[in-house]
Amino acid sequence: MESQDLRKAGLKVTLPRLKVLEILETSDLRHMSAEDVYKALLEMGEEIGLATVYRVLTQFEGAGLVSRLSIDGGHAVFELEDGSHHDHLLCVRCNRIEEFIDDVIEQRQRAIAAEKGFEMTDHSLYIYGICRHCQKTK
Amino acid sequence: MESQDLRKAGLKVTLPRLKVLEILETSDLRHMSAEDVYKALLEMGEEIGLATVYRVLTQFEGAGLVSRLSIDGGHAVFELEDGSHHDHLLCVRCNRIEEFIDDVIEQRQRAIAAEKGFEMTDHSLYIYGICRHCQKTK
DNA sequence: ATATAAATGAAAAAGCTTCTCATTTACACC
DNA sequence: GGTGTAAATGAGAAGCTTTTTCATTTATAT
Ligand SMILES: [Mn+2]
Ligand SMILES: [Mn+2]
Ligand SMILES: [Zn+2]
Ligand SMILES: [Zn+2]
Repeated sequence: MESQDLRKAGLKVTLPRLKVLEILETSDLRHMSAEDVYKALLEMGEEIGLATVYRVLTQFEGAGLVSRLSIDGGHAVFELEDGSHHDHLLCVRCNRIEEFIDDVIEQRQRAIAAEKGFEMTDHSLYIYGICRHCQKTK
Repeated sequence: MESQDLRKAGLKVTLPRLKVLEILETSDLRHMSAEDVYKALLEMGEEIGLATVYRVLTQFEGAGLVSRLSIDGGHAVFELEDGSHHDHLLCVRCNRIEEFIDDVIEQRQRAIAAEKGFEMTDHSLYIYGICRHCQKTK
């Protein structure tokens, strides 16, 4: 019954929106590209256009329902917003994504912005590396 | 006489390479997109193709002569490499870029990678905000 | 000077994302 | 339950940055 979430966000309750939300909620993947969502919809038998998936994800972002990560090298991935900020570790071999929060870093960032006279609006932090799993694989 | 830098990097000494290097060294802008470099070359009277600018910048990156920042939202900017790692603050209004280093953050990043079993290869940190100048402008 | 591997320019292609516009749909109101 | 209207959708075109292709030019070793 997430129609309420959509109404609250000022969005009409439509099938594409409900289905995209459903995919995000039920997929094993916590971080999905628009293409991932699109393919999941097809597998589910829903013929929703890729342009609509992009539109809906962007609207969800605007409504605070999802957040967008802009990964190095072009494409974006989306994840359901749960209110808690966190940053990401990315495996350069297998693209695995792990999450972390570090209060020390968060605090230092605020201090740096203040030092430089910036009114901080956002930040993005990615740690790239080779994950445990891929280190074994050679 | 930076022909030596090119030879050392295993690159032939060509006019496009010398001129791109010259632009990077003499421009007021410390951070330049490929397009910025391309336009600066045109203003200088050098008709060097944009594809060549991209190629040369990418080779310079490989050779460690420049580093590439992948700014949120697509396009990259390049800066001459001076051996010292630093991160960036970006003004969302005027695109001004400021630099900083924070040893506490650097150290926390290494600790987080270790905790998660990642062999860290790189990281990218951008603080977005409104710079001092733009805060006045409203 | 000559040969050859590398570099260049111009245009096409790639890859992701947004836009256009004709058609369909949600929902407020009678 | 119908109706009207603004909003949403689908399909394809277009946009943007960056890379690739390939014919031609150039740097450098001999
Ligand atoms: Mn996440
Ligand atoms: Mn810099
Ligand atoms: Zn991995
Ligand atoms: Zn500014």
